[in-house]
Amino acid sequence: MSITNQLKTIIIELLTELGIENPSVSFEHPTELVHGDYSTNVAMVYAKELKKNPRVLAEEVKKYIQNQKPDTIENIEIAGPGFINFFLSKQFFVDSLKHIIREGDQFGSNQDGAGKKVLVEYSSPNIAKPFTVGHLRSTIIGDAVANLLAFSGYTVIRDNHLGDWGTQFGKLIVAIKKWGDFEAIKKSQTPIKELVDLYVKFHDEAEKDASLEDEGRAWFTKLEQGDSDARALWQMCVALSMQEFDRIYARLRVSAFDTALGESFFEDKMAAVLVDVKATNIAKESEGAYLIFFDEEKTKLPPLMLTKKDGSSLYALRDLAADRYRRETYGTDITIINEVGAEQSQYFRQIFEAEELLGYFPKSQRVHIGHGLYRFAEGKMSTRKGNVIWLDDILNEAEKRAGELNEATKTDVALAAIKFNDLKREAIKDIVFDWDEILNLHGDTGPYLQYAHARCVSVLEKARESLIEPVATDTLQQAGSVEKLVYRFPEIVSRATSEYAPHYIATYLIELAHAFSTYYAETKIVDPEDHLSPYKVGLTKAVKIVLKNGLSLLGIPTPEKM
RNA sequence: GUCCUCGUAGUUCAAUGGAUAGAACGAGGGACUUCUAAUCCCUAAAUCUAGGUUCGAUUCCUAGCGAGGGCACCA
Repeated sequence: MSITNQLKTIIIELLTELGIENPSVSFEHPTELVHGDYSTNVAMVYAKELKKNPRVLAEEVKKYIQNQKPDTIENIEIAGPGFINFFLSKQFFVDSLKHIIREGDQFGSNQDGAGKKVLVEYSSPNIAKPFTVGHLRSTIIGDAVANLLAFSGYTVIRDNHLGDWGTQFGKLIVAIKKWGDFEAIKKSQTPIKELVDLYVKFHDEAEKDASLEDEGRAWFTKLEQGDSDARALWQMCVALSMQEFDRIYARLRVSAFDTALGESFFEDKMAAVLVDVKATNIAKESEGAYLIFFDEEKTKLPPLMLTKKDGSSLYALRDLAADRYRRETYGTDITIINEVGAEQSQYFRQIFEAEELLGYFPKSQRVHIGHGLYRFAEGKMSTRKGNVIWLDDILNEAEKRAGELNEATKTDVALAAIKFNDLKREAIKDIVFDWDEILNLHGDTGPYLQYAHARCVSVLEKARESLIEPVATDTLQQAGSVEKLVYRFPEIVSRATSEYAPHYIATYLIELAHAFSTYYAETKIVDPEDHLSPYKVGLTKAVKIVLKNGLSLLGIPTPEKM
């Protein structure tokens, strides 16, 4: 039985004795370590009902617990308005270090997701468009979320939902035909940039000549109807883009996708959705287009358009087809997570509502992780306007800055800087693009964590040379902040996973690394006579394991030397 | 207009309804004959406004203000 459950049982026993029916008792880690390892607010919660001063009640609870002598509790303090603070025993911390070392790279993992399937759709770049900082967010966050789920025992399907279909291709085809050179693009060193230039030109020209938009839509309709000219151009774009994506994913060192089906894959699967929709009677025609109408009172959702007045498909119809396909392929019990920009949150509520109405998935099996956008201080980035930042440029710049410090690990450091800058904050928030912020190597950053990890490795190397087994012993005088933080890693993992929020891992790792750096600066792990303290080596080993496991979950490499 | 999200030190971010709101960057001061200074220590510095719920509100509710986003043929 866990310590908190043990304490809970004891406290409930007392409160029941005092006349409280079904008391609820909860524990938390106090914000500050000096307030103890666990704390409960029961005395404040029930003081009024029992007509007692909360501090007096707290004292009663304290005495009651002390009479039972729970062995992992070393001390109990009453503090503030009536908090009961628990301090864990030295033995607990020593045992937890041993446990961490024993578990190694499995420490923090759990089986909460055993037997459960989850599909995570993320990255999802668009064919013939730049892979920019925008896609970077989905890729990094999605990868981290998938890592977390896998670490918690879920069967995870990593799904890259490529944007290879839609009116944008009609527009691109128009641009290639009007201003482009098919053969020249194919031979170009940077074919994607050429295509993007054409796409930008299209929108410039369309401002002057609105008929271009209609022309673009018409070409998409032809593409969808199988026009051979349109198909050939489209296939060229897909092939060129796929090469580009493979190169970028390798550079980002994200886990491989299990499946990468383009939207076009669902082309022949949309009719079935329309049949389902018609059977449920939730959609109707309006001005030639076909839309699902939701209960406005209840859902506050606007209608969702499935097909245009010319009969061609829209994003929503293709998404429904994709989820229908996933249901058939992976089973009705799968949970589907879409890591897509927050600007689509209303759209996803529409999709979830529709899928529930259609009987595809209950809302409980559909999750949208929305992320804010990278934006400039002056405004939004836009592919159409051409004011974007290419991912390659960021990686190049990051490697340049990291290389000034250490040539050997510069790609590792560059990735850490970029990924951590993204993962340390709540996904939903926008990020104002700032070179100095993103590529910072000091402070609360990925490189700082890597450095802390490398220092641990260095100490352990020394320990190995001296033939001292890095095992914790019971020479601990008093538990410090490092001990009080390392054992909590599994709780953090659990929370980050259930809330799909990798930033909990990020902020925790910073806290731990900072505690360790302070410890490192203040303590001689090797004493002046060059004797290694087995306990300190064991502690270092535990910290190293947690940093490594945590950074791996975030998709950040952990070089051993820096 | 309507719906959604976000408002925390100068800046960028934290804070399962708890205690003295925690970091980092920047500013000022200090620590390198180092188990790796990509580090550590000290100082100054913040919850948009007004109500409400609560023993207790940055957190929940209502209204307002501010920023961003969605709302019929983009994805």
